[in-house]
Amino acid sequence: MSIRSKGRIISLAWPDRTEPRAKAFPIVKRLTEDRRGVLFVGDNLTVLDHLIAEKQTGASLIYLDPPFFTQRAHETMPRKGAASEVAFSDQWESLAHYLEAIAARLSRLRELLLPHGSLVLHVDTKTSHYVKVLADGIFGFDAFASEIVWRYRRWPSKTENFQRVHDVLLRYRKDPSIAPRWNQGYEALAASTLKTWGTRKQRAVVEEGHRKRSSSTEEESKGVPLGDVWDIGILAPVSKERTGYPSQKPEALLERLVNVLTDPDDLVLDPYAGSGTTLAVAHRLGRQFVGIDESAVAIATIEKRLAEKGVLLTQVPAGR
Amino acid sequence: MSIRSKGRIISLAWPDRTEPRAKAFPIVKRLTEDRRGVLFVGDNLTVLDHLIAEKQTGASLIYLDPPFFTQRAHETMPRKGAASEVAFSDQWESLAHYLEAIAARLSRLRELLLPHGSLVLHVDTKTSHYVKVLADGIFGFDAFASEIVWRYRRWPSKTENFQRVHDVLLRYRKDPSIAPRWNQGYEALAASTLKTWGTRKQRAVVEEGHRKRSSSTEEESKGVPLGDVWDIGILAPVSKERTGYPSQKPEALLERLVNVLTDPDDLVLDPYAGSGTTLAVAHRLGRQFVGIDESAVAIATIEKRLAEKGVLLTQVPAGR
DNA sequence: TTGGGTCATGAATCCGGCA
DNA sequence: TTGCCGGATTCATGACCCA
Repeated sequence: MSIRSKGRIISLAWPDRTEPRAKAFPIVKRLTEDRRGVLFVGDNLTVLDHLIAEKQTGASLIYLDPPFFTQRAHETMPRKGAASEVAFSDQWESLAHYLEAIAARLSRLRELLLPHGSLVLHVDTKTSHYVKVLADGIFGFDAFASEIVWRYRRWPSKTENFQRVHDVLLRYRKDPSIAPRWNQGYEALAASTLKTWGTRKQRAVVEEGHRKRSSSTEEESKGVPLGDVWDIGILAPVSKERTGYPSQKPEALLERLVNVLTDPDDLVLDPYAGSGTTLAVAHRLGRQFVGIDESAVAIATIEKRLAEKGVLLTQVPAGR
Repeated sequence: MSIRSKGRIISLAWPDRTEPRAKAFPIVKRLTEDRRGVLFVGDNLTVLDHLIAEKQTGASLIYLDPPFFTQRAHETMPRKGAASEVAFSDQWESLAHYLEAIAARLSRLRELLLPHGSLVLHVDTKTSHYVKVLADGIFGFDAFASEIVWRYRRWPSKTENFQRVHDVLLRYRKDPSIAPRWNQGYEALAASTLKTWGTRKQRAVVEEGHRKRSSSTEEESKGVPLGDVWDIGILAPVSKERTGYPSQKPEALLERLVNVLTDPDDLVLDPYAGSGTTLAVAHRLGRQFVGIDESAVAIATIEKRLAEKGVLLTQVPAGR
């Protein structure tokens, strides 16, 4: 199956499509003591071009949680009294400008991905469809691997609509013809299965070419292979994990991605590092990491978060 | 928020876009004895144009489960011995042709929707994104109401990917400025909530402008307002509900949609009636229904299914 | 309670057109 | 003729839900 069949290429189109320009900030680079973690301060477009030019080793996993096109400025939520400040702006002239910005990042990120690597793109349910069509154009329709649904629970609002309780993560592979990094994950068996079969593996019995019956075996089942709908709670407002940075994602979500899609010592890249969840999880699980963010609030949050784990970042000249 | 901001309209584009032509089958119309249910045999494009021309009363709910662009012919699965036959073909020259066909149906269906009505479009996770961009163009970005995730459980396959265990349903409203048909649905409270609070309703307590604590009230909770991720089992292979028609959807799925989005006596329209799940549920819940299908196998399946509920269809001249 | 029967899977294999 | 490529077919699969 190909979207190019019969030469009819389907793409998103809008008038006056332009290439976004990187902000002219200078890049600042910070490095952990063991040199296994890097944090860049600056426009990620500039930094990505810098990384490509420097021919840095590629990443096994790129996770990005870009702004969601909410047309709002997002503020921090400090624990006590302290004034909130703008963490990042998510205001755009138009959806077209937003898509142009995302597309520019994606095409750079693809270059930084190892052949066995995955890119996971966290998107909003209102815009995911536009982003997917765009990303299909950059990675190829066949490089699309999964639409992962992150289902969470939250305080319900009073609206005449089905409560929105999920986000979408799109996974792409750099090269679908190459075996991917893959450490199979499992989740608990369904209640109905447990009732009938217990935790033993079932075995299909085939007679005369037809499936006749199942029987349970001695072997303990590891559970059911991980699906593409993940039930993971959002961070409780009083959770110890909370940094006060808006749009913070739970570590459990990143943990799954890192465990399944990378091996120890692999490199994890997050170009919208935000509160630093990706970096913290990568470090905890023994992976190398590269984070990028242009927001001073984000950088301060990340440094504090990593420092609490005993990881100190020191400034080095960019280009090392 | 609008995709038209600053006059930059984003759309799907492909070369040589054409308007599909309806098949030249004659329409056959069948009517239930109480005249509250109608079944059309023929190309749904022809039938929809016919319905628009006849200025039939509009629908409160349109549900459609079109082919998924699997590029396969789907066959029936008869219970015992009997030979299987092709129920419907899902083979297309290209994704572009597929999208052209869907777009043509959607624009007609929109005309048949009452102002308070909803259209729910069942799509595949590989093509949903293209279809959503297309449908946004027909209904308007602001008419999009929900991306509903139908999560099911099935036999796992051995693949280095997250198992696909969900389908997507896109809900659009005819007119987002008008109050929709809405009968709030509920689901069971989460296990963690039950443990802490039991089944009593919680009430937020606000003091001095700050949220202080919650307290449980006397009132019994109806549960959590229905979200947009639905955990509904697929039909078991040995289920009594099974008709043998491929791609049959569980009645529980349609029940939710019909209960929430329509009132009794409202009209439910399904232009890809298939095994007749929508019609059967609409009838059982006291709604009027219009079904359309071009497959003789589908029509036979529907007539048998309805007959088992004591609903007989008799042929009448089209146009009544 | 126990066991049957399957899957709009996904991988492996086959096959036919083309160079 | 033969080898390659891609589409189409078939084959192994094991947890799920209902009777």
